[in-house]
Amino acid sequence: MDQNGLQPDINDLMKRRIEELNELRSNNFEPFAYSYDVSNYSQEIKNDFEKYESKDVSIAGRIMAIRRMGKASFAHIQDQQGRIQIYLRKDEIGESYTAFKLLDIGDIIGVSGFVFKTRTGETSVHVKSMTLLTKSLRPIPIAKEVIDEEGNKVVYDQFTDKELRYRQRYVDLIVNPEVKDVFIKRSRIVSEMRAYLDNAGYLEVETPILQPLYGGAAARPFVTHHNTLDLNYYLRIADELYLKRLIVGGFDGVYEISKDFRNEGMDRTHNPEFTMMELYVAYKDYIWMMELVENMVNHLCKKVFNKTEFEIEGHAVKFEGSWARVSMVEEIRKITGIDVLTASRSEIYKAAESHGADVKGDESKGKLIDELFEVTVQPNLIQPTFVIDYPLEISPLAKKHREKEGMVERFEGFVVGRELCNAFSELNDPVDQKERFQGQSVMREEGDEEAHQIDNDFVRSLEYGMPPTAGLGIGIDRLVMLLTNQSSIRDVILFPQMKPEK
RNA sequence: GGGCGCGUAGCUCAGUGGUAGAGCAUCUGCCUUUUAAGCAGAGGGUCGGUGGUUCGAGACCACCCGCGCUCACCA
Repeated sequence: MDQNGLQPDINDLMKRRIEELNELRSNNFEPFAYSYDVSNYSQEIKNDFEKYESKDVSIAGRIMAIRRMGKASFAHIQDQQGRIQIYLRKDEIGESYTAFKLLDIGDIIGVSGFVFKTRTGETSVHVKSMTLLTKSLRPIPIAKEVIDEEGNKVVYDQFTDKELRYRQRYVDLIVNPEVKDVFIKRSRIVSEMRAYLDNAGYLEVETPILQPLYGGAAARPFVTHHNTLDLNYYLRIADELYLKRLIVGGFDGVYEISKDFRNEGMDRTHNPEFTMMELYVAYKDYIWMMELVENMVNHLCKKVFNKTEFEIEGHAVKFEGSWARVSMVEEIRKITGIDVLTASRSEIYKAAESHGADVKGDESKGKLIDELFEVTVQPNLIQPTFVIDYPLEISPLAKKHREKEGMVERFEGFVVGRELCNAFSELNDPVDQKERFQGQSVMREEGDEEAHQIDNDFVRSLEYGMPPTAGLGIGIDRLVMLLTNQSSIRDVILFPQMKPEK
């Protein structure tokens, strides 16, 4: 803070605004008002001009453009819904016009007046009274918008600096309206998902974020510390093991929409904290779960977007009806000619390497199959597709396949080559689960930091008996990326993780 | 961590070794239906930092810092 009580990066533009603020105060215009009665939003007036024409309205918002013409002025103010033009005349609003001269782009005002159209046909509010609500001391990046002859919106000098946009998302939201749209969509996707699951009778629950053991996924955790207990805790990497305990406890359907935390790299598709929906339903298997995914995603598309066909990375993608269901083993065989069930580990390694997978050679056979799949099959999965049945080694929480040796009953959903969800028939045999954990334990000792920890309490819960259960995980951020056609996870997270400033 | 790129006014950007620039924003004056309003004028810079090459560096070189994209790891 400097002597003016502001952040130290004050400049001449801000000094000028402080002078204006003082001048407003000395003329009895309070620059930080307490409330304002709003009767309408900008878009409802513009969308329904006939209804509002000549009627009085009160609107409030941020000044985004000013055109002063001596004793009259036009301005655009932006509220939650968009922008609308206002018209002010000195002979009608008197002293307020003097105050208006001291206002800047970025200030927040409330106006009341009647609705009219200008000569050039723009719906506007003819102001009869104006109230300053908040004086803005820091200039916002000015972008000018204009509608060209073909009706397209053209933006000049758009605020584009990605770092500043993410760090100061509040500014991004003010000046880039399409950003706001994405987050409104995100919010609606989550609430419609919740509505769908609630309507199906599943119970939304909350499980611990701070966990003494972490589990449910292969990932490295964040570590934190409890002072009184003097113990390290982990931030959860998944909800799975706690939610399945609840199935043991007698809830037949539970879900949680939660933040998970993984201590790994950050890039276009990874943020250290991210939002996951996990669902577990008793007495069901993974085949049943595929239908749920189809129906739920279809529901979201219709409710939030009012359509089921999306343009994603240049592909027309349809979220309708049954998705294709393909066998992982079969798809790999089609492309590489290799039957991973009968092939040796070294054959799969060679194939993975020759198809461009970055394998070191110390991977398990299951991991190599997964690698081979990722480089050969996954990129071709454009339309929504379920890939079915995975190697047992890479799925320590999934139930052994009822027919296929060495495989588990698991599927992942893919769209335009990206993974959308992961699900399985849950492993409920406590002896098998214990053995799988022990296998993971060996991998940990061999240096695999992402191998699962043994969770004896979870095994104990299975010993009491967990009904057959289908489980599902959907990465909410990635789902939103898909449906809003955003290529970076940072564009669907309001405050993406950034290095600290300076 | 590797590769590529970027860093110049509040914002968006020019500036390829010779006086630091433009548009918008800001300020002054004029302007009562304008709309990237207009007209006339003005102010605003540690050219990311440090060192080097050079008579002379915003530019060239080295190193550092910050950021973006991308590859690897991962969901």
